[in-house]
Amino acid sequence: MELPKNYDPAAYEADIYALWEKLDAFKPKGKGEPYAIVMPPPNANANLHIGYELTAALEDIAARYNRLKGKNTLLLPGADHAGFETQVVYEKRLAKEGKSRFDFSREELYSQIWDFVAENRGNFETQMRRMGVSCDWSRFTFTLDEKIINRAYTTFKKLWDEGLIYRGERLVNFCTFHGTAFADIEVVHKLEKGHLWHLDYPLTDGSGHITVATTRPETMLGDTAVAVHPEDERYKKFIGKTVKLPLTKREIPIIADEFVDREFGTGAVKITPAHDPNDFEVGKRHDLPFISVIDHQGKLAGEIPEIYRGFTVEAGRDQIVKDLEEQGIVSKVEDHEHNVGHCYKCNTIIQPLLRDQWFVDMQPLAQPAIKALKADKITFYPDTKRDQLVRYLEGLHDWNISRQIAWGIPIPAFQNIDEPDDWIYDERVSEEFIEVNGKTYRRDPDVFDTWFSSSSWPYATLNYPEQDFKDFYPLALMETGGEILYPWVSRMIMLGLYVTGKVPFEAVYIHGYVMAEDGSKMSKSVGNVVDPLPVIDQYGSDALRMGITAGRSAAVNRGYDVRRVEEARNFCNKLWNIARFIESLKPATEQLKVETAADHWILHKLQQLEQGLSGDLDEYRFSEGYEKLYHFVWDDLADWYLEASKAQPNVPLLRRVLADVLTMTHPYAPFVTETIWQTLEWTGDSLLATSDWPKPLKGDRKQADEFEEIKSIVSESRYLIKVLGASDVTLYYTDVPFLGANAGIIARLAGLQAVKEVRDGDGVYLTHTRYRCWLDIAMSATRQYAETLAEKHQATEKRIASLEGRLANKAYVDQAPKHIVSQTKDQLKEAQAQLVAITE
RNA sequence: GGGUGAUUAGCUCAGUUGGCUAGAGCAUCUCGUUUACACCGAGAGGGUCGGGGGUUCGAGUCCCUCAUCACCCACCA
Repeated sequence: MELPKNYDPAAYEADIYALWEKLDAFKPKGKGEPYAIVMPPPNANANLHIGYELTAALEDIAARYNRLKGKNTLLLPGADHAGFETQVVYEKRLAKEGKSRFDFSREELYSQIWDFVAENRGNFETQMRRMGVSCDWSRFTFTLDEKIINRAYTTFKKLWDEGLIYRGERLVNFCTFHGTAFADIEVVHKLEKGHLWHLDYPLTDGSGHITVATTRPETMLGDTAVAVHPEDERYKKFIGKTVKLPLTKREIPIIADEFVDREFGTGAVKITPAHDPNDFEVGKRHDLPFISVIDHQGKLAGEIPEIYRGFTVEAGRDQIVKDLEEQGIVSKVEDHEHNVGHCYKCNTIIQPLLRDQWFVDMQPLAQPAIKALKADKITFYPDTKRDQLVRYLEGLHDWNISRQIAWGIPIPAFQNIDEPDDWIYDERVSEEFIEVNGKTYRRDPDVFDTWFSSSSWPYATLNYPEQDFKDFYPLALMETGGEILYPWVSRMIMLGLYVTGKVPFEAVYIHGYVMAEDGSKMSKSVGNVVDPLPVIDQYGSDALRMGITAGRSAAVNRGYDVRRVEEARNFCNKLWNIARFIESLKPATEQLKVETAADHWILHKLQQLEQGLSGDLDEYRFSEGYEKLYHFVWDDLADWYLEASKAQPNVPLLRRVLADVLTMTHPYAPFVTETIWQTLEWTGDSLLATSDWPKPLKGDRKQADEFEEIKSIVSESRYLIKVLGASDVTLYYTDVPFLGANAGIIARLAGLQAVKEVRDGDGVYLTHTRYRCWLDIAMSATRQYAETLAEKHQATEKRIASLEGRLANKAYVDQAPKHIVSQTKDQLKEAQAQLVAITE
C-alpha cells in the first residue's frame, strides 16, 4: 500500500461516509446502556451555518465517544419548519414577484411554502453528511411530520381538558408589519431617545387641572383613567374626581393605584388599558373600559374623533401633540430615553394590542420544572444556566401560543358561529366549517407558535409512548445554543414533565456562539458570515470540527479562527504520517512484547490519556479532551516515541498504540481516523466507527520514569550542543545502568556520536538530571555558557532558599497536606542536586 | 433598573475542589533536510494572571471594592 505524503480529505470523506451508512454504523446497536441525543432541528429551508457545524460537532463527538464505549447510542436528526422565519423568507420572495401573502388563501400559502421548503430540504442533509454527523437517518423527523402534529394536538387537548388553555382578550405583542402576535421572548427591547410630554388634563369641575406625563401622547385617545399613588399628598385631594379628556371630551376618573411611581414624571399617569401592559393590569383591577384606538395595521382607529382616523401611530402622535399644544394642554416637553419593543425580524415597533388569543396558563407547568431543576434532576453545562432558568421560570407569564401566519400547525379549535364564547376542540383542521350537534363551528385561522410543537421534540421524535421512547427517554443530552434556553429548553422541560412525568434529558450543554473573526456577531447584512462548506472543501471536515471545538468552553462566545482550523488540519496530517511511518515498518515478530523504557513510557502516557480523555468527555469538556489528544499524538507519540523507534522499533507495540490512539481520536476526527483504519493492512474488515474503546496496556512506572530522565538528558544535550555550536559530541556518564541499555536511543535522539560509561572524566555537566553525565566539550570553549550557568546558579539558590523557608515554616508543615509537604522536600532535594551539578 | 460572565504571553484562549518554577496554539528569533510528515524537526525569548484591599502556611483560583468590556432579562408611564 502506497499512501501519499499528505492527507487529502476531499479524496476520502464522501466514500467513508457512504461506507458508514452502507454498514448501518449509526443505528443503535440494541444493547448496552442507552445514550441518546435528539439534535435540535435546524431550519429546513436554510443552509447550515457555522453555528450548526459547532452543534453537529459537539453532539457527534459525544455520540461517537459513547458508541465506542459500548452504549446503545442514538443520534436523531431532524429539521424545523421554523414557522414564522420561513414565512418571512417566502414573503420576501413573493415581494420580488410583486405579490404578497394577502393575494392567497391560507391553504394556498401553506402549500406554496411546503413546496418552497421541499426544494431546499435535500441541501442540509447533504451538508450534515459532509460534517460527518453519525446520526440515524432512518429516524429523521421533520417538525411538520404527522407524529409531531399529532403530539402537539394531544398535548393541546390535555391542556384544554385540564383547564390550562384559555382564550382571552389580552394584550399581545403585535407586529403591524408582519400582522402577527409574538411571545414576550420574541420582542427585542432597544433603548431609544424620545420625549416625555407633560399634559394638563382639565378637571371636570373646573377647579384646575392634573398634569400627566407620557411618552406616547397619541394613546390619550384611549385613556380611561388617570392614576396617582394613594399615599401621594400632592394628589390625594384629586382621587375620585374626574377629568375631561382633551380632544375626545370623554370624562374619565382619577383613581389611586400603588403601581404608580411617585418619583417618575409628574406622579400622575394616564391609563390606556388597551395599549399598555401596565395600564391593562390597572384597568382590570379598577374595572375600567378598554378602548382600542390603534388597529392591527398600526393606524389610529376605533372610537376616536374622525380627523385622526387612518393616521399612523407616528403621524398621529405629531398631529395630536400639535393640537394639544394649540389648546395649551402641553405644559412641558422633556427629552427622555426609554426602552421600546421591536419585532426581532423587521424591527417594526411592537404595538401592544388587544386580541383574542390562545394562552397557556404557565405557572402550573413551571412549578414542577422549578422543583426538578432545584432537585438537580438535570445537569447543566455550565452550571450557572440552571439558576438562570429557575429565575426565568419563576417570573414566567402566560404564554400566547396563537400566531396569525399560514406556515405552521393549525390550531385544532372551532368557534360556534352563533355563540362566540362557545369553542370546541376538534382535529378536522382541513375543514373551515364543521357541524357538531346541529351547530356550525368555524375553524380558528391561527396556527401554533413553533415552540409549542417543538416543546414536545424529545419524546415526540421517540414515538411516545412507544418503543424508542421506552428505550431512550430521558435523553442523555440536550446540546444547544444559549439563545433558546428560554424559549425551547425551558418549554421542553415543562412539557416533558407534564406529558411524561419525567424530565426530558439528563444533561443540558449550552454552547457559545461562533463569532466573526474580530469577535463581533456574524450577520448576513455585515457580510462576515463564514460558510462551513468551503472550509470543509479546503481543510477537511475533521479539521473544521476540531478547529471550531478547540479552545471553546461551554456558553463562551468565541471568534472563528481559521488558524485553529489549519492547526487541526495539520493534526490530521500528523496522524496520517504517523500511520504511514508505522505501516512502513515490517514486524520481525507478531508477538506483542514491552521491552524498552520508551515502550513502558508510551504505554504509561497512553493510559493517562485514556483516563484523562474519558473523564473529559464524560463531563463534556470537549476542548480539554482535544488538547490532551493533540499533545499525546504530537509530543509523546510522534516526537519522542516514534523517534526512539527509529533506533529500536517495536512494531507490534507501535501498531497497538496506533490502533488505540486512532480509536480515541475518532470522535474528534472521524474521517481521517476511519480512512487510516481502512487502509491499514492489519485492522481487518472492521469499521473503526463501531469498534470498542481501547483498554490500554499498563506500562511499568519505574521504567517510564527512566524514560522521563532520558528525555531531560536528551533535551539538555540538544540545547548544549546547539548553544555551544559543538559537533561530534560524546555523552559520558558514571554508574547509571539504564543509560547503557538506552545508549542507542539517546545517541539518536540527541544527535550524539556516542553514549559511553566511564569511571571519571571532565567536560560540560548536565544540570537537569540528578545523574552524573557530561558532554565531552572543553570548558574553555564555553565562555558565554558560563554566564548562563552563573544566572542559573543564582536562580537555583534562590529557589532553594524559598523552599527551605517554606519547610522551616511550622504552620506550613503542620497544616498543608502531607503529599504537598513531601513534594516540597523532593523539590528541595532536586534543586540541591542541580546546584551541585551547576557548580561542577 | 436587575442579573450573569469576562479581564492571564504580541494574538486567541486553557488553567477542574486554593498546593510543583502559571500552560497551549498561532506569531517572533536561531538552527536544521537524518527511516513518516516543511501541513516538518530541534532550540530560544516572552506574563508582577485588570487596579487596590482582605482571608490563608500558601491566592490566577476564595471574599470585598474599583475600573473596563460583553451578554441576558425587565411593563417606570
